[in-house]
Amino acid sequence: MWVACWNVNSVNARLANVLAWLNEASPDVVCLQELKCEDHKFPHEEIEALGYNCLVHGQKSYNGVAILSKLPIEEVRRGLPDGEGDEQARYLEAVVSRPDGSAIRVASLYCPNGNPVGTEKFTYKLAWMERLQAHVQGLLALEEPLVLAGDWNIIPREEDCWDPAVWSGDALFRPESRASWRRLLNLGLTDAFMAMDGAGHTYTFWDYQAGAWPKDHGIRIDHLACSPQAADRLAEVKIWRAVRGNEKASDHVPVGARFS
DNA sequence: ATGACCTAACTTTTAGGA
Repeated sequence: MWVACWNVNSVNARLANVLAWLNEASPDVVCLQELKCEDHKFPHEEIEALGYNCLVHGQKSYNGVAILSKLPIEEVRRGLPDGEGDEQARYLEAVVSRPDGSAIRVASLYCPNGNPVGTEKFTYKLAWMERLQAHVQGLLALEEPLVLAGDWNIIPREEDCWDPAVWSGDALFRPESRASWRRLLNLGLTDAFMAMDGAGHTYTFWDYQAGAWPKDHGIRIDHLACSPQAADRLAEVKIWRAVRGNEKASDHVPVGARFS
């Protein structure tokens, strides 16, 4: 089964692209980020018509995450458990059940950007990663297949961007951000791309500006983090790079992992 | 050449993205 994630940069502005990719790739489970709409404005009918159950955690204008699944969805969690007072829709978790009776827990997450560094935005990013870390510790104790998929807004390595010098002061590449990603992995999670490929200069995002796409000036910030029980079943990873060249493309492309 | 974009919103400019 395929589990994928994609920051669509407005699900309604991107609807034609989303439907086309779902038809082409036909993933079993998809975690979407940056819906940029409230729940009632999510294009439920169009996506359900392709055979997906839609679980939506949106908000007006910004953020918003969803889980699309061809499999039955249960055990839903909206937001991080300590999210009292946090209005930003950045986390959605559910368990999907496979026909063979096995289950996989999936989280769709949209880590804060954090720019500019030195402001409360960067503080919020690091605090959000700490909150996620605390929650994931509890999830790992369940010892079940778990995939945390989404836009992490973190460039893990120098070779995950086209020019480290350009990104050195950016919230996506700051040592504090990269350390928070490493701390999370050190709990026992596996970056699916690193386990199955790991090649440098393999990107998932290209800015709309400055001809970043034609020049291949990208960054790798969309990741699937797998628990040991999920990592043991990793069979393949894929980045749908060509999607970036389509009309009205999102600045991110879909990333997915196949599990046996 | 150090340029160049896109989206939502009570829009005619701003905030946010990365």
